[in-house]
Amino acid sequence: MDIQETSQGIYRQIAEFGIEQVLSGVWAGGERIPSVRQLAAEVGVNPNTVMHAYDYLKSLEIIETQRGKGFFVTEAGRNAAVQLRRQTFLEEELPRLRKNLELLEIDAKELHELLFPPSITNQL
Amino acid sequence: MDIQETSQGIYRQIAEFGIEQVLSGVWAGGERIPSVRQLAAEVGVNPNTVMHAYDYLKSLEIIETQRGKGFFVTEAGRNAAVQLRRQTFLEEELPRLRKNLELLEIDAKELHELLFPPSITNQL
Amino acid sequence: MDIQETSQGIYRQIAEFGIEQVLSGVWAGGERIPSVRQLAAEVGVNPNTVMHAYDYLKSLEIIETQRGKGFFVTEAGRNAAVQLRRQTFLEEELPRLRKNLELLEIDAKELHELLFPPSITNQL
Amino acid sequence: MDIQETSQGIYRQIAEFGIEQVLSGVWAGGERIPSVRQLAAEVGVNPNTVMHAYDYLKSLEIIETQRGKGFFVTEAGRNAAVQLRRQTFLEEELPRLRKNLELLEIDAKELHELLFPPSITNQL
DNA sequence: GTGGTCTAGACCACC
DNA sequence: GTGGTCTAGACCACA
Repeated sequence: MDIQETSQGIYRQIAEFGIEQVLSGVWAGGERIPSVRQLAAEVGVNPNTVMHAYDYLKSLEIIETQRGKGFFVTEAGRNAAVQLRRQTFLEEELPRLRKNLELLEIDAKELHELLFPPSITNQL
Repeated sequence: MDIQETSQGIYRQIAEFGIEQVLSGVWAGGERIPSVRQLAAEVGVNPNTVMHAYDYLKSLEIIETQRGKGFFVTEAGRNAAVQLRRQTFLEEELPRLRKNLELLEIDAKELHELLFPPSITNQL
Repeated sequence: MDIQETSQGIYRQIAEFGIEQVLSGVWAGGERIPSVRQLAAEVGVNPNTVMHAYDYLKSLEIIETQRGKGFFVTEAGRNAAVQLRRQTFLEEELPRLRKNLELLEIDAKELHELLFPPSITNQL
Repeated sequence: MDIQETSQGIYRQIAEFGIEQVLSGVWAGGERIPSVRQLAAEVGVNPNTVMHAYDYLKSLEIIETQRGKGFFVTEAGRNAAVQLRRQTFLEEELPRLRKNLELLEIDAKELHELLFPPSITNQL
């Protein structure tokens, strides 16, 4: 077995948060996102840390910068975010899911019922 | 957003490993499992850390100790392991999976194809 | 006319230096490059600044990292560096050159002679 | 490697702009050039900065002042500008160009094609 | 020893 | 106000 430090790092968590904001459309293409200082204050971390996260998202071309004005989601930002997230989904989440299904002896049918329960609320 | 320390204590990772050994049947009910020192040597950690993990598994009644003889999987061990893993599966993995499916716009059909690809190997 | 701050930033200068080392083959593919602290001491800047530069080169996939061991030039590093440098050459140096040739009334023949002078040393 | 402050003083950029105006003939010998205040307003800088630039051009004998009338390009102004620009071209641009050609492995023939592309527009 | 992250605080340019 | 860079120093994990 592999023992590894799984700590994610604050700036990485902030970046993931940003990616999800873009994926969910809360931060839409072309729109301005919270300023470095603002988000830093909200989250309670050093502005440099948020800057690191934004820098990372900028290198992924999900956001871009306009000097003196702020950070903005790129037009192709959502697309880039989907590509990125989909890849980690295929490489990490899917194998882990397969393993759990096998260990817990959950088949396709049961998984489907767990994911999309025919709940009472849906019948209203 | 929440910033959280995601570092998984090493002992916890070892415990998860043990649970998976039980689930997969490698460590069967009533059987003796590797000694603390043995597993510590294999994994490359301090014996105290493995002891901590075994303590944890013992508190979950998945393994038990027999003075002077070692640690053994309890008769009801696999059952307990399944309950535990199933719970964390429902509470953690499933919600995360739902969220990703929604964000990545993957529907039930596509998920099924990703999980059970109609590959050549399956046709053997 | 445009007035702009042309200051290049230390980390960017260090990154450019690194790119030239890779282009010239001083830092060859697969080889280890100076450690962050080492280069920082040589250049006389804060290690964080060198880290920033290396981080930038890493995002360009010119170098890669091996935890606890150091930074290494990627196998495709030189190629990536050439692509990058060639682009800025075409977009920045070439237009400036054209402008100067026009203003100074230097034609293709004269430029060729300036670039590749039939010097005495070459005749030895 | 050397770390250097590459920031080009604004007055220097304005002076370069003036030199190019003279070289291109927009500001011809003997003619009056824009007043300090006028150019300052156009460019959006402090009049003192433009004054600094004009002072610099005067010391190069490219322009001269006529009390109460304004600044004028000297008769030998274009010549002086050519000398100056040619010198910096030989001392700065040419070496940098040689270095890039070598690093990017661009030979004389390829450079010629990049500088004078046989485009459709040239055939008109 | 190596990379890597985070904080605190300073200073700059752009708007 | 905004982004952006740099320093100083601390602490961690990996080898």
